[in-house]
Amino acid sequence: MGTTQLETVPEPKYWHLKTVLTEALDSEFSVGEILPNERDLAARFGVARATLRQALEQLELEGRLQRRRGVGTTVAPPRVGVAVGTEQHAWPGAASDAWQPVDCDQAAPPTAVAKALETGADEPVHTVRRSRMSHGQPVATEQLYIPAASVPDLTAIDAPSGPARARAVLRELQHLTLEGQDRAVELGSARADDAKELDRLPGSPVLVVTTRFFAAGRTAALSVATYRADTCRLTFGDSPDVEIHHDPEQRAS
Amino acid sequence: MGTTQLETVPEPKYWHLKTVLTEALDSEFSVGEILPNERDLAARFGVARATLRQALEQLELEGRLQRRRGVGTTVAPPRVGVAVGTEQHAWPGAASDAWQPVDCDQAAPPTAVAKALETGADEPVHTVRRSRMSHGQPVATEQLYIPAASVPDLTAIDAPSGPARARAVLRELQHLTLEGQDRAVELGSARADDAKELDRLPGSPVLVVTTRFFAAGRTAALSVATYRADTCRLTFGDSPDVEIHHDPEQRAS
DNA sequence: TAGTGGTCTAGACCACGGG
DNA sequence: CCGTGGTCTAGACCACTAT
Repeated sequence: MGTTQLETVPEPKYWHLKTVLTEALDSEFSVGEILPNERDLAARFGVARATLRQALEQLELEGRLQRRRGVGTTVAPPRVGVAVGTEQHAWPGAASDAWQPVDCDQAAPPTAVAKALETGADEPVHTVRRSRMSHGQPVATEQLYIPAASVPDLTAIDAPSGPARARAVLRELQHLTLEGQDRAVELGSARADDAKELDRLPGSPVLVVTTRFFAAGRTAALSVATYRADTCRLTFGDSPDVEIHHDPEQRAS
Repeated sequence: MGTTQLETVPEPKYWHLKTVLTEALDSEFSVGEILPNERDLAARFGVARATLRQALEQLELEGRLQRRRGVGTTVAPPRVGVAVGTEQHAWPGAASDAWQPVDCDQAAPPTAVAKALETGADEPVHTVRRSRMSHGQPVATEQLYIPAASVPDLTAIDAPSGPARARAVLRELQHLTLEGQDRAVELGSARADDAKELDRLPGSPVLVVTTRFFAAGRTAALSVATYRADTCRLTFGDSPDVEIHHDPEQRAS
């Protein structure tokens, strides 16, 4: 009764491979250890390299492996918890919010961003780029869109672009009263520039966190942050130290 | 200067294909429309089917396409915003929290769950399975782990399993005073059972939301929710109606 | 039964990283 | 330079869905 599925269906090879490899990773390998190369592994399991790669891709997606061209495949450490929701109700750039200003310029935003900011499609906004590190590794990049109206007192005290400019814009932002904020998380694939900064290939899976900041009845700033999906676990509470998950098919009945 | 990259690197075919297809989707197709089959598309673009598939996979990951075996590839509607963080500080099962109880039994949880609940590894806990719908489609499944200590007054009023039992357990939970909660989001791949319920293939990318509920100084319940990554955008604020994102490489400089 | 996407193979060549 | 993972090909067969 219930879901008594005898599964006459033959399990795909890559799926079974993934299970086997997962168990091997749990028992016979330690973090940082490098695996045999793909050609050897494929031969050892008696499958084509493409099939072996399908299994490795999934394991990398799940954060169990790390593959680097020209180097090899290594066992990844557990995902690092990255706090996203702690500094509730604080402007980006407040105190030290784990982000590091990288650059800033003034340009017309993508149409979707312009819509969210309720600015004209061609009206230039301040675009701050920031990056976030964890354990010495880059884990996220961010584009912060700030309409000129949100930083009215910004003067030409600094260069029109560069990190100094970024800091100046963020400093001005603090003068506004933050009335609320709004977050969304979705899966995306890394653009070429983000990928380069995250030390990944273009198209790598990323978690995209979109945050809207409200002030004076408007959307005063919009942040689009791109986190490496393979290495990050986004935490929204107070304790970024949990580690649930990672159990292959642990459910029978 | 800065990042003046002339890119002597030849762009991978599948990446270029993805760009072309994205533009085609934006301009020439409407939601729900079915694309030519993979063999025809591959021929039309002069690439092998495997290469074409690599592009389609990415587009599906980004929620632009929906592929179904035996049917075809269709243009997906924009991702649906799914509220995850609104009902702050409420027990699962309170009022109507968008989740529908499916089943419940009492079994020893996976070790990682047992650790988070601070129960013995072999101590059975109530395991409630719930599912969540949106626009008539299943978007998430959940496993709720509730230690027996959290529902001390639970009697044998109902069957030891089944939806009725699930509701009884959730009802008992409300009697506790919720002291706080804790959330994390990470990328995962669908287990076979979850995949079946979400109408996806095993291994499909999913967003795993882990929530800990605190009461009486302990972790009184633990929820592991699995959302379809292709169709869902998880929202944590009050307005699930934003739509940022979706712009191919809209950054030159 | 016909047509779709999903899996798999056995090759080939390329881009990158490190000696 | 060599060895690694990344890309690509041209096939084959299978599982599923609709008719």
